[in-house]
Amino acid sequence: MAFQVKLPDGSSRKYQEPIAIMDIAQEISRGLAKNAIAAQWNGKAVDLETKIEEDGDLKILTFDDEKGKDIFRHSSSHLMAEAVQNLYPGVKFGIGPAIQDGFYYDFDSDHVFTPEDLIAIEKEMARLAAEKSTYQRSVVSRKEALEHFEKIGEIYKVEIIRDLPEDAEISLYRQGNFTDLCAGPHVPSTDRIKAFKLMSIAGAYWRGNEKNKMLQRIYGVSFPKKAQLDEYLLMLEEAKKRDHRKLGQELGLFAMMEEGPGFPFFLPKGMILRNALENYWRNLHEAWGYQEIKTPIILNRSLWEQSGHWDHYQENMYFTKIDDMDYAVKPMNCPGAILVYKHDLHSYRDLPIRVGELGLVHRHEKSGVLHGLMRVRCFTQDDAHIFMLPSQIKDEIKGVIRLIDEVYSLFGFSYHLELSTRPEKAMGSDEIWETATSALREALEEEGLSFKVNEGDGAFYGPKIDFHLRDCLGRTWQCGTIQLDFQMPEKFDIHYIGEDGNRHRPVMIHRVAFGSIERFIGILIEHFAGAFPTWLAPVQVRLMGISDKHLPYLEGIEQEMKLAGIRVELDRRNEKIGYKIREGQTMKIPYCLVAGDKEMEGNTLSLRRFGQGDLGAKPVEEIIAMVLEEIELKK
RNA sequence: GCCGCAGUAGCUCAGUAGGUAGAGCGCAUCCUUGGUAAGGAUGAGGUCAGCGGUUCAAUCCCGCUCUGUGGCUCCA
Repeated sequence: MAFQVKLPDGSSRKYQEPIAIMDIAQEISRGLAKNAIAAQWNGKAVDLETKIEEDGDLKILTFDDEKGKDIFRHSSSHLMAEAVQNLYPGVKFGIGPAIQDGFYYDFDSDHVFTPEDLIAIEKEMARLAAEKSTYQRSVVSRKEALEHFEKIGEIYKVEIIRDLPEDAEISLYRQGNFTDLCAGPHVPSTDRIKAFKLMSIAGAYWRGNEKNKMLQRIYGVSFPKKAQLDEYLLMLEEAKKRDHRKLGQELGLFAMMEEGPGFPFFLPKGMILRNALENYWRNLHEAWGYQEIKTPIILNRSLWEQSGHWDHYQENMYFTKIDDMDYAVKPMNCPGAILVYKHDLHSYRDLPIRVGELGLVHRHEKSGVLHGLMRVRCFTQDDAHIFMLPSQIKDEIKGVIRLIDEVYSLFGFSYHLELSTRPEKAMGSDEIWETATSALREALEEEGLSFKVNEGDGAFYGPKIDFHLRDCLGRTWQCGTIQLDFQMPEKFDIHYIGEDGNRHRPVMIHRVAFGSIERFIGILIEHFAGAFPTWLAPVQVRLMGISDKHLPYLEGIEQEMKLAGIRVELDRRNEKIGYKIREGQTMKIPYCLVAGDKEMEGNTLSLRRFGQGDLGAKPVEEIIAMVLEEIELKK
């Protein structure tokens, strides 16, 4: 009967009688028992009240563990559901999982929830938490479960049960008067959930399908301690200050106008930033063996029919007529690039051919998805198409992965990778897909990169690797992408002359590094919170005098800096130095340089570097050299 | 596209139990020439998103449209 429980620290405990996990936690330390949320028993998440009666590995989960956080949040969603059930009888329940940072629950209710309701629900949650109800698990048969939920009209739960696999164990969890279909586990009792806040209400389709009914989703966050909630809310507030839409307005970078929803306007300062990025892009791609082209925005119908876009992408395209003929505004650059390839005859000796284009594309995105610069209806892809021999695939993919990594590393971005495989509706044979997918997979593995696989999420013409970056609120946006394409070369019947003198089909890669200049700028703004590195800063240096009499001195320096290629502004306003400094700081200008009598005398400038404060007087030439060094870095 | 919320001066926002509006910043003019995050005075600025309806009267109430916003779905 004796059995042994191994703990993560390598120690183990021996027991003669079955024992509840909670009691083991209690034995280890009272603190641990107090913080325990649930446990992992032989790798499986279980409740603390689970009794152990055989050898195995045990880990007590707390809020410090990712899994522990999930369980805590999931229990919170049950608590919220109970509160909603009490306050709004007749509400039907969808699902209520834990998510990144919090939880939600979907409700089907005739009552439309308002922000005031959220406060009432929070109050009810607090009351229920104080009741210290335990979360009790029970295992029932499929029949019992169906009968129970059918009886109380929980149609969504019934649907879920019907879709569970035949052999699935069906468990219910009950706390207070609320019983939910749930695999668990949960925290031991409701009073564990000490701090929570309901954040927002949103519509969400049942089971994520837009053909289904839209339910009302309430989002919340929860923590074991009030201080953690406060810290989270503060962090959120800070994050919102980095929002690129807010900073874009404050720093005068770009604007959205009612006259063109989803079509961003770049203001002079934003254009400087954009051009700096594009210059960097051009130099980088030249170094990596790319040639640059520019193809038209409007091309005729037959091209789009040939590419398949006319049939497969029409709802996202804009159209126009010229001389009574149909034309489309390009949603992608590839057909243009292929026409460029076809324009000349190519030898196998010329491959790979890498053709880049900063291509402006227009796509009709649904109105509800537009989001600042992150999701727009016209954007510039830093596109490139690589035409190559089948034998060059893996090396080319590796090259692109390295190039994109070089770009993201320059800005200090961390990213995650996703490999998307064959979708249901795909063109081409399974064999081609297999070859293409494994080429991508092997390239990733040989580069030593970890990635997530998205089964069935590839483009209709080929599998892809996506690079995802985070915004200030942790939402991820796809930026870079590498897509293999065996279809377009077929459709456009492109070829190269092989060693044997015959025509052969090249393989094609579509790839972007920034993704879109617009989205990338959005990410950049949030990443740097508007305080760009000097080489990107719209204004690199602002000169300011203590009084008007120092203006002539500064004009000379302004001229000198301009000639040196520095983006410099002279603040000529009749204001005190504190006022000018303040504005220089709020505009996050890297170098604010002040001149007064002292500086004029010594041919110096007093330097204030953004983020470092007043650094004192330095010779003008020294400062110019400093600035130039930062600029040259990426020119 | 769908569900919720919002739209007042260039910007950030207040406001009216329905009687055509106010602050701060910014801008202009004047005073001030001041050493590192806001010196002072005066002034200009609004079809209260648009269109309809109710009303003696609508920025306010109702409807529709547009735009933004948080999500869902969809995608760089």
